[in-house]
Amino acid sequence: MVTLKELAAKLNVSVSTVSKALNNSPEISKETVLRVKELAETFNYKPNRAAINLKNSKTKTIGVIIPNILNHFFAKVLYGIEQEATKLGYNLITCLSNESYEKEFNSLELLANGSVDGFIMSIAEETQINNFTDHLDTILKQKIPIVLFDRVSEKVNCDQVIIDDYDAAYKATMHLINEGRKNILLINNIDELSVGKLRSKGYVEAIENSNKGLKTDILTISRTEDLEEKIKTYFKNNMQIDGVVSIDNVSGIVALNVAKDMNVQIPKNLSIIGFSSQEVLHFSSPKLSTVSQNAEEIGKTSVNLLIDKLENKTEAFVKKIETVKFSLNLRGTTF
Amino acid sequence: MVTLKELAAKLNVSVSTVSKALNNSPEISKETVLRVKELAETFNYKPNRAAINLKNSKTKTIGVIIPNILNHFFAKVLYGIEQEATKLGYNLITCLSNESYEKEFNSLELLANGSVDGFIMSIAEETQINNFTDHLDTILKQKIPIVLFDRVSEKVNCDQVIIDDYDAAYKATMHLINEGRKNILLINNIDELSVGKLRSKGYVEAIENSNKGLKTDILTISRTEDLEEKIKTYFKNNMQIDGVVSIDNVSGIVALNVAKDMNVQIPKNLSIIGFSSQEVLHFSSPKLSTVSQNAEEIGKTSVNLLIDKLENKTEAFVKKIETVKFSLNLRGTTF
DNA sequence: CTGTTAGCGCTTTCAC
DNA sequence: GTGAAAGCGCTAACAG
Repeated sequence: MVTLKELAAKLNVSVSTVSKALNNSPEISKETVLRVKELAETFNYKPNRAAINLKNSKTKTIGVIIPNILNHFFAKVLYGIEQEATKLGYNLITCLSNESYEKEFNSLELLANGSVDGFIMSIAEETQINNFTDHLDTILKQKIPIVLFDRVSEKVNCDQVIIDDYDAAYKATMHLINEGRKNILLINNIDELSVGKLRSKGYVEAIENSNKGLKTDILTISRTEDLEEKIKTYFKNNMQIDGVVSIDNVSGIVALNVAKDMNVQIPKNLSIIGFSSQEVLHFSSPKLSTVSQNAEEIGKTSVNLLIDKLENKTEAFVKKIETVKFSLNLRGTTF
Repeated sequence: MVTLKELAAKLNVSVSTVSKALNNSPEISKETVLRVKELAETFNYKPNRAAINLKNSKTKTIGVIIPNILNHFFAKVLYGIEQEATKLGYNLITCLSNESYEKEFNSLELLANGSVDGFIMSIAEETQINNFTDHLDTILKQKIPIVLFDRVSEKVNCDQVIIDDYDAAYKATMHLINEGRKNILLINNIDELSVGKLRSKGYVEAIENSNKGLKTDILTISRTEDLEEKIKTYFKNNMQIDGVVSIDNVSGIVALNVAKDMNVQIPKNLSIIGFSSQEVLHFSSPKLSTVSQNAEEIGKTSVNLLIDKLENKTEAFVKKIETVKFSLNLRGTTF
């Protein structure tokens, strides 16, 4: 890599002249600027990033910590983050916590030494179950901003971007009730997560508020259990079920396939609403009705929130914490 | 952030003493080492990354460029890359080219200034269609190593990690032939990509080599067309089809669902083999037979290849280019 | 055993 | 208009 020093030597000028010329300083004569730029071009000069970072004590880099990249929702949020960050001239250092507290902890530690200017993250399952937040506070104390999305924690005093999970599940359930469904099952595959609890609550309160004498019916499935098997068995033992609200990414599609294999007519005899993203929809037929999670928007909003904190640092301590809540739409083709 | 200087001041020793103590230099007395480390601990000292990068002219960071993170195959490769990189003490800067040559070009330019030590990437669709490789050569000329995976180019002189696509499609097709299928359709959704061409070739040659008078039958679908619609129409007009080889990530599952909706018995009257990853399998019932793409292994191997180049730099120019080819297994539950 | 010095590549004040 | 010098935080050769 060519350095300023080398360019300066070749041009018989000082390093500072070269630097100023490249930065269009008015101090330097038009002529010199031209000569310098020309040479820089031919030698394909690029300012050394590490030097600039050191000088500016900032990196224009965002640390992103994702619990599970194989989950389509997170992949899509990352997609949104990347779009917006690139647009605004930021790079991403991506870490995958793989739902482990230890990995999440290590990633934060590792990057909080001048590798990144701030973090965007969703909390690992293990972290959320144990309600650990000290590691986040440690980072915030170092004046490194964090934006939390989806899986958040009220204990942590930072910006948060979430969807209105309670509302989404409430509306989805109401939709089924208004269709005339009498036995609506909730399939809950993510009971330990904050979002899971909120969605459950939405379902329960919709059932209760409906005043039609409906009863809640919840099938909780843990990560280690066989989703398909569990659903199949439950359906067999509860043939009266005529509506399903699935609050995670995949169980809705599984339920749909299981029901079809049992020759249940969809949507005539069974109506299913899931939280899957649009992209997996061509894996089901008829198409599953879904609640859109606005994943891409969540990513973009997170970036904007973070960069705002970063670049208006003077206000950073004055500015209040924001919580952006997306409301959701029911989308679907078959209902 | 605390610096060495600050620690030194508090301890009334020189900066270099602190530095050496922290790095366990034998030059420093046990006593001093202890004092220094203790203070470093209480002030939560972390060496400034930018300074170290500048000093060492390396970053312990790998640039990863992925064409499309929403494609499950790439997500899984990234997963593998991240696992291995973390294990070996490297960070990832992730860029998404979004199948665009321009974005790919920019990402390379941007990071090739001391932001990363090397690249792991899969070529964007646009880049591959136009067979652009100059931008890669530019990077390699700067002695920054690149490892290409999956979508590779023979024109570029660097390490490559691929699966044996030809072989996989050949074997999958042969499998159907040996089952006694007479009218085997190839669904090709990725005709422009190197992997698509190789897989097509495998299919064609398997049909020809079978010596059973079979004919090739290829349904090419472009990105812009409606996959489901196209497949449905084709099936309707070609009811004799009794076997399908789907060479991309999703069309196998779509074909399976379409066939089921047409009341075709699977696998009795129609046998389908896809290249989907295991994870999407619970979206189909009966389970699609798939060719395993070893995505995670591809990621891990890429990291190892790159770090090998990076850390044995003396040999880098001697060491020959490696092409790692994974062979594939047919997996599935219904055959 | 500890300290001084130089330098990684760059920007920026201050002199000339 | 241009250059010298200092400094970002760190390491390492050399001196004491």
